[in-house]
Amino acid sequence: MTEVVRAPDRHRGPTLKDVARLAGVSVATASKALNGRSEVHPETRQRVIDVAERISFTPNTLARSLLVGQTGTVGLLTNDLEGRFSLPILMGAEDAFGTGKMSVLLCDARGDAIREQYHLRALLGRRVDGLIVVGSSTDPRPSLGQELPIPVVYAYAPSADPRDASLVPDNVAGGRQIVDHLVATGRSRIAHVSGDSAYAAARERAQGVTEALAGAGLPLIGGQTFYGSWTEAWGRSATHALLDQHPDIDALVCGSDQVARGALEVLRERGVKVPQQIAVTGFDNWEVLSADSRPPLTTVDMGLEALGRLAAERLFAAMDGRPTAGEERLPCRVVVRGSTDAGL
Amino acid sequence: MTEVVRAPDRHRGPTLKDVARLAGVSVATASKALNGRSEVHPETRQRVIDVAERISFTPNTLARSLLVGQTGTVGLLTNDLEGRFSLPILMGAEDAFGTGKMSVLLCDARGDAIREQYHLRALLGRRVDGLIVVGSSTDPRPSLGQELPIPVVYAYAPSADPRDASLVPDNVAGGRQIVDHLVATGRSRIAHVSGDSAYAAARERAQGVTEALAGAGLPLIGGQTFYGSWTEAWGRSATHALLDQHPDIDALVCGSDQVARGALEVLRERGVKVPQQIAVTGFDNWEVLSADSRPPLTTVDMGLEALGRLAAERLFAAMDGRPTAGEERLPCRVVVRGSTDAGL
DNA sequence: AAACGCTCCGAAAACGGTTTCGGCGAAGTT
DNA sequence: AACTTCGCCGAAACCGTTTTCGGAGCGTTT
Repeated sequence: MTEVVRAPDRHRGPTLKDVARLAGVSVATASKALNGRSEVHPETRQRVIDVAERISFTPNTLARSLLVGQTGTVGLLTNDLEGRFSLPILMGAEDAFGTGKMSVLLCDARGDAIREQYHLRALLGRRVDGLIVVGSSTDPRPSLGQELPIPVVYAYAPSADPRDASLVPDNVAGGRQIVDHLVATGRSRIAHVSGDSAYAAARERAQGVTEALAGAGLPLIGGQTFYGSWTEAWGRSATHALLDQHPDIDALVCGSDQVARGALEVLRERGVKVPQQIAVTGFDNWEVLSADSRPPLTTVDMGLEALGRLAAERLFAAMDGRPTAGEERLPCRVVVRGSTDAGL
Repeated sequence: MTEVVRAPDRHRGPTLKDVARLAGVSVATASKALNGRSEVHPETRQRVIDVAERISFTPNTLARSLLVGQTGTVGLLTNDLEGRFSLPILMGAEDAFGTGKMSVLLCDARGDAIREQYHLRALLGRRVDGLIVVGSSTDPRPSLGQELPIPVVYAYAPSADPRDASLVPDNVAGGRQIVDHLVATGRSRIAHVSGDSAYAAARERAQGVTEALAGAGLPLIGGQTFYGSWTEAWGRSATHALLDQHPDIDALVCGSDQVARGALEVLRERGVKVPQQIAVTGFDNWEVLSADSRPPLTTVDMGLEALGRLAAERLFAAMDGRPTAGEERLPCRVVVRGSTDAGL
């Protein structure tokens, strides 16, 4: 009559029952001994611990989760694993979680809503305690809905629904900060070459640039932001055109480090000294591009790891019954290098 | 007498019991209905399905896992989440898994053995069905040991223990391939500037370069591989030195795309035409560096996503009772761009 | 009318832990 | 000597699901 159900092949490791049997106690006592509860004689406890160690007993987290209703796992739903934005966020989150005893279940939806829905169900089925959704651009994305049984935090790409909690870098402030830096170091004839205007990030940064210039009473040389694509090639051609029409600029704000690299190359080619004649700035602080160029690029760091950590903290708070809502904008940081400061 | 144990606060979602009650059947029947088993009347089945849909029932995977002894989860233990090598591998693995119903539990040990051990225990406790360990360089790393209850596959960084299954890119062949390409396109005076010689990758690639040159009966100009660091700065200074001493080279094989970018910049500065006078090659096919340079870089792609996919497949095979062992070297692929072919 | 086969359903065991609560000695109290 | 107190331990419920196996109901055959 016993053993009606039996997984046929699978080798299972030692269980608490085995520990209990070998230590000559009940499973209840074994459990209490291993979990440091008080109602166990020290000697008995040691015996249990020794046995557990000896047979290398590893408690089955699943069983515990099933009972207590929490898994100690969070889902990380990303939309571009290859992108350079998800990664630091993921690291920051892993960091914040790792110190405790949370694990991260990673899913990549690749921008496909169907796949996203599929992964969502999988995560829900695995009873994750919370969810971080990270997008590939700062453009708002559809909400996962308000009906989910677990808290959700959106990182980098905010949710379109203001009832959700979203964390995004403050691109507008970033644009302002970089212009403030240039103005503070004596530049006054500033132009702005950015990337693809379809990206909210490009428009937001341009807005910041415009605001800061207006605040300083300075003109935007060229009269507009020159949008193009997030490539070195665009940076090169835009810089050529700009220099032809406005040879008197003394600073060039670029929408990304890639664009700035293109600009740097053309300026060098045309014999323009950076930063003496023209200062150049990037955006993103993508180190492989910005740290080792000639001269190294002054750029804006969006602090994505901090954003990831904060996302984890917001999630913790929500799981703890203290949810937040709305879009939270995190400050950027200007990283000053040689392209704006001859001393570096 | 009922409800002795009760999780106090946690809101639990609808369970199979709820579905069964609302559909007027037993849990056994409800389970069978939802899982498409045959011994259920079509009408009953539909009723159950409708109820499940209506109350948005999500089966608790944990309970199932506990019973059948498999979780449908694999652990991904990485050592540099920020590095550019882990990511494609992770994507490839996620890809291979995602099609089925596997989930990925991600841990970043950051090169710290303690943290690695800690994460390993967490993964074991969560009863992952298998483990992929991905390192940050192709240097061998210590084995996790043979005593683990689940199969392990090492990716990118091989295990030092030959009994383990390891998957690495074939750097030696990559070095050979790039030289073969140069020789085939008419180059004969070839020099090699690489990165940090402490990396196995640098030494292996150099070995391939040397072998291929010897095979073609050609000398390595300069008489040696010039090791330095994986930076543009090193690429620049090495190229200057090389041109001063050997102005007659017609090809420069670089150990990475970063080094190649530095070389490209110096060649342009010194008025040397690439590829007409000197061909330049990189390694890694890091697109942000190689695809948009002037000219675009011919480079070697290590096929890391394929490596990740294969790691997943090897893991599946092992979980299925067909383990592999030893170090498997995966082929690289030369990506031809303008820096070696004037037509591009 | 009895025997049989078939379809559909439900009781119950099982997975591996945690927690509650009652029991049992031994020591202390009166 | 009887009663209380206290420390330590174990039986059993419980989490949510799957699977087995017996049984009920019903139609068909001899």
